[in-house]
Order: sequence, then C-alpha cells, then structure tokens
Amino acid sequence: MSDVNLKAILKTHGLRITDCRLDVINMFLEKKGALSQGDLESRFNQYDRVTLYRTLNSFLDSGILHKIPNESGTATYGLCHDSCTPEAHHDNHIHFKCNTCGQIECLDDKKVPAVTVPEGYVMERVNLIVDGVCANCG
Amino acid sequence: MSDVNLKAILKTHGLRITDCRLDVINMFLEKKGALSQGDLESRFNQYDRVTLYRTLNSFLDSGILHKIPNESGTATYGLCHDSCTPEAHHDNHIHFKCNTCGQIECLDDKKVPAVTVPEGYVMERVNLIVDGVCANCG
DNA sequence: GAATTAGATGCAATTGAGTTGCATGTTCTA
DNA sequence: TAGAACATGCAACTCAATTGCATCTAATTC
Repeated sequence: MSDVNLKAILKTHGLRITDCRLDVINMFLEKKGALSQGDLESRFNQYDRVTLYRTLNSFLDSGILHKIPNESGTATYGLCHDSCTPEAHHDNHIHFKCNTCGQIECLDDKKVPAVTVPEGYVMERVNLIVDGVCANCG
Repeated sequence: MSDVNLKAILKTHGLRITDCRLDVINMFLEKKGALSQGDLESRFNQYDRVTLYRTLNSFLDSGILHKIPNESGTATYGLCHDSCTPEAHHDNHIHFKCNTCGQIECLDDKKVPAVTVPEGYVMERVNLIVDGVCANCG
C-alpha cells in the first residue's frame, strides 16, 4: 500500500506517524494473515522488541488490529475491517490455523454462521477458529 | 462424582490413579466449565505447581481434557466428551467467555453450526468462542 | 522555521506462564 | 511383596510480555 494511505490509517485512528508503525502496518497489509510479535521481530531487527510489543498494543487499542484466540500462549494479531472501533470489533472472523506450518489465516470471504446464546447471556463477539491443514501444506 | 467413577475415568485413559489426578478431575466435573492451572493451584495448595501442570498435560494427552483457545496467554482447559480420543477431539464445542467475570463456560447443549473451508483446505477441528456477558454478570 | 510538549523509543530489569532435570516417592504388575 | 515404571517435589530455567526511566521525535504553537 502507498505510504500516503498507510499514514492515513494511522491518522484516522489517532496515532502518530512513526517508521515502526508504518512498517508494521504495511507488513500486516502485505501478509493478509495473522502475525505475532516474534514475526515482526524477525523481520524488523532495527526496532526494539519492546517497541514492537507497544506498537501492537497501540494498534489493538485503536482498533487497527484484533487479537486472535489461540492455544499456543503466543499472541497473534490480525487486521480489523473498516467497521471496527476501539470499543467494538464487528468483524466476526473465521480464522484458519494450519497444524502443519502453524500459520493463521483470515478467511475473510467465509461468513460466520448465525449463533445464539442461552437466555440471559449477551453476545458481543464471535470467534470461529478452524484448524487442520492449509492449501500449501495439504 | 463417586470415587469409583473417577478412578474409572483415569483407568480407561491409561493413567495411574493418584490423589492429585482424582482431585483435579473431580474439580473439572464439579465446575462444568473451564479451568486454568492457576485455578487448580488456588484450590489445591497441597500439590506442587509443576505437578498440576503435568496433571493437566497428561489429561490433555490422554484425551480427558482439551485446550480452549483464548486471547489471554493463560491456558484454559475443558472436559472432553466421551467421544474424544487422544488423536482426535470430536466435540466441537461452543465456549462462552464472560468479559466481566472472566469465566469460560462450555455450552454443551449448543451445537456448532456447519462450517466449510475453501478448496484445498482440510478441516480437523472447529472452535467457536463467543464472548460477552454471562447470565450471572448480566 | 524554532521552541514546546506530548508521546514514542531503547535499554535494563522484572513479572508470569510454562518446562526441564534430577532425586525421591508411589502405583501397578507379576 | 519385590521390582520396574511412573508420579511428585524442588530448583533452575526458558520464553512471552510488561514496566520504569532516560532519551529522542512528531506534532503543535508562536
């Protein structure tokens, strides 16, 4: 994505424009999938690991990224859709986790089926994680 | 659950009968929800924290428990249904996580709707996590 | 455009979850 | 009931993530 557009994303989310943020958000846009702090650290050795953690957290707080639930103990993040705000993440993603290569993909074109919760419960967000073998590994 | 039945669960899963395992599995049966190592540690201070970790892992390996994906970085576990084996967890749970009290419940009577994955993908397991406010906190 | 200031970064130290090695203790089998 | 296999406790360790603090930089104001 062009540099101008990357900056616009930061601006509309109330964040200052810095090299680290531009690089990180660009990597998410290129990847079209989930990334962890470790992935960023491997690619951007010019930034301190703490800076990358803080970058991810600022993106999380401002609604640029969302956290993807997983079983591994390492946080992974995916890009939010335009409709997200810091208060509410509207995109009810389907995520696919490959048990062979470990990659997590966002299946944006797959819709999450309707789900209901029992009486007395309030549903805020639905996370659907499918695991198995991805097209590359199968 | 009676002591005899607890022991039967361990036996059928090929595990030795120990006090720690009986206490832990009983807590899961009483709770009917998800637990973490920390939950066990708070309740059973007679067991070492490492022992509780190893107990959870042996239950995971033998198919008594499954890990519930979450965003917190702390592993949480839930009881498997009878149909589970160490190799394949068949119970496609709906889990509900309350954002107020933090508890994770297994909504066993709610079925996970049918999900499809794109061409070339192999689906092994489906995890559906709904978050919001539970009946106690609402 | 330079001064100001709130916010961002880097580094060191710290927390917390989870694991590993090893000696000792306990369960199960024969 | 003796032996082997496994479970436990303790200490040390790894790894992900956070915090404090000094320094630096982006945005604002004049």
